[in-house]
Amino acid sequence: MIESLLAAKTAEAIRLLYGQEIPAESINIEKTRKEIPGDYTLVVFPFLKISRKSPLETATAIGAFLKDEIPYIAKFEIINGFLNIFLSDEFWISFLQKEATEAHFGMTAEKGEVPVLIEYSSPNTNKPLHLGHIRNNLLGFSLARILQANGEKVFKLNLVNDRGIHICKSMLAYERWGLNETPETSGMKSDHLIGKYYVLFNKKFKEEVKALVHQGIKEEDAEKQAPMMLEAQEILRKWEDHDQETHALWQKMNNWAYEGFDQTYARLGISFDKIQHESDTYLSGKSIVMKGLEEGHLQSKPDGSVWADLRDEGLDEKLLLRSDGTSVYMTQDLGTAELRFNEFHPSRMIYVVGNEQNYHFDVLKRILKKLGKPWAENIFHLSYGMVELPEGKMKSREGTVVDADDLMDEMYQTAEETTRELGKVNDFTEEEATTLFNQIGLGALKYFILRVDPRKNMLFDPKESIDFNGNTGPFIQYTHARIRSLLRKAHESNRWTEQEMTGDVNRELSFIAPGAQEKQLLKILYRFPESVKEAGITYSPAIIANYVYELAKSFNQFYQEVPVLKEEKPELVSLRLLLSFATAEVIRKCMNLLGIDVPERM
RNA sequence: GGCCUGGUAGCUCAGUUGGAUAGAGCAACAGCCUUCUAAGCUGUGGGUCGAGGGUUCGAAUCCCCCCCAGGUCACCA
Repeated sequence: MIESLLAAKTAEAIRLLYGQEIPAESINIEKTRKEIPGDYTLVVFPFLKISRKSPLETATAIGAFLKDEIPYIAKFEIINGFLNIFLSDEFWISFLQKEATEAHFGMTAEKGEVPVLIEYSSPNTNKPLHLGHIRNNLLGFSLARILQANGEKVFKLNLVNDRGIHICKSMLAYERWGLNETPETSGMKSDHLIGKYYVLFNKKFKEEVKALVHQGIKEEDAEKQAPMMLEAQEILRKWEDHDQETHALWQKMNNWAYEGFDQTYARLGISFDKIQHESDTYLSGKSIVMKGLEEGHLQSKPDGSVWADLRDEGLDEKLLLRSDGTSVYMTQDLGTAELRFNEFHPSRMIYVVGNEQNYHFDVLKRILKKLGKPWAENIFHLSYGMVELPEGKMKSREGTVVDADDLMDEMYQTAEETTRELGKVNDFTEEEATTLFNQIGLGALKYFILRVDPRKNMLFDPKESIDFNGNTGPFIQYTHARIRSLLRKAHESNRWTEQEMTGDVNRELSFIAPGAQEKQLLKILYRFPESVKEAGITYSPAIIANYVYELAKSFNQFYQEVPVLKEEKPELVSLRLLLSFATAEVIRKCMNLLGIDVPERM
């Protein structure tokens, strides 16, 4: 990286010129602002106290030193206290030829055997996936790819919440009103069938509560006393007692849910390395809690309940075992965390979970530390914001959710309409067209969600969100398709070889000064590896999304203003083809990190 | 009420290890297709970066205080 070289040499300059040691890491080399000529900028104000000279004198001295020491520097200019450094054309040409067109440019090969665990998705089996899950799934999947690109060995986990009172509610409604309906007889997607009964439960339950309230019972109490709630709790007890009939129904309905989820995952294009079920892990936390109690890290109360006391850390007490000895959510997570640690010995465990659970994960870490687990430090909660609709929050009970499958259908339809209107698929086969509509529809959806900083809440307006112009997925896909088309044309006219078409590019360039447009693109391409790194450090696919938009936009400007195949000088044609190729490759890689396909034509 | 996030153009979002005149897209308006894909490009208008104070050569960015919005503080998950 040229920045670190510049920083190191600047430190050296200050040592030799002014006799003061400054760590190179503390020196900030910035990219020169777009409107100002130059490639990199050193702000000299911080050094004035050391140099005891004017900004101009200080910048001149440092600039001269750098230019002598670093052959890549062509010249420098000083504006106020800003030392603007110009890299030579040779530097940029060499970068394009040697690095940017390399197959592994920006990608780090897997470095070790110690995995990073990423848990994401983690659906409940009582209802189909909705928009909130989509954000979760896309973030988790993209993050996995980003960490892989940073050389990490990644293990993707999905912990399915397949037990508990909420599942019993669907089961109860199905038993009572289901008439043995199946996905086949109903013609419904299997997870939607389950969702139907969950909604039905809530509807009937509400009626019961209303009736009780009418009799003069307080709403809070009515909710606890309602016969349906009591019955659902009874089903849960039977389930925990391994009642055969209950388990059979539970199994049957859960399988429907899985079947539906698998279809949705496949369509979304995401996957997991391992699926864990809460029904298998939910008991595992109990033993650590008991051990913690014996060792005096946890406390029991007279009624037999067990608590972690976090009051000295500014938090409250946290229940870990109920008075009847059963475990709560936190207990399960303690157990699951230890199971995972023992199985994988990961360097980090990342949980992709919504920000409404910030407190939960804060407490989880603190309790694990209290229990003497040193690896608690390696737990990271990737806390993402909620997706809001124009009307406000989504509520699954009130049917105000945006269903994942419906949304993908809509995206597909809009993609198809728009694409047909533009006449883009006139010479496509039906199969090719279908693939393209999927790519565009999903590309728009995924990009729309991933370009926003994960931790922020975001607004999803169904009408405005399905846009294919401007800062959108299809815009970037289109840029890629444009370049590929250019390369195909170049191939037809024998200016891009068969071998190069396969991505194996190793072309010697004669030194030609890149123009302003070319240089602008080269500078953005040069930043690709650092963007990947930064996205990995901050766990933020949004960094990649915003980077690739900037790249695509810059390419379109270049494409508009500079001829490639119509250029007369063969050396320039060669340079521009190489630049276009490198851009397409980086676009493809970025989109791949986001889990988005790029078409060859559109 | 305590704790945690966030507040940037009409709308959706970038930019926050302190740097030069705060950027994109959408929406509005005006241009550019006999020339490599117009899902594109160019231009115009639009901002007290929630308010106020402080730190310094320099603050959207750091500190303090206040306002607003969301989340959370269950023997729910």
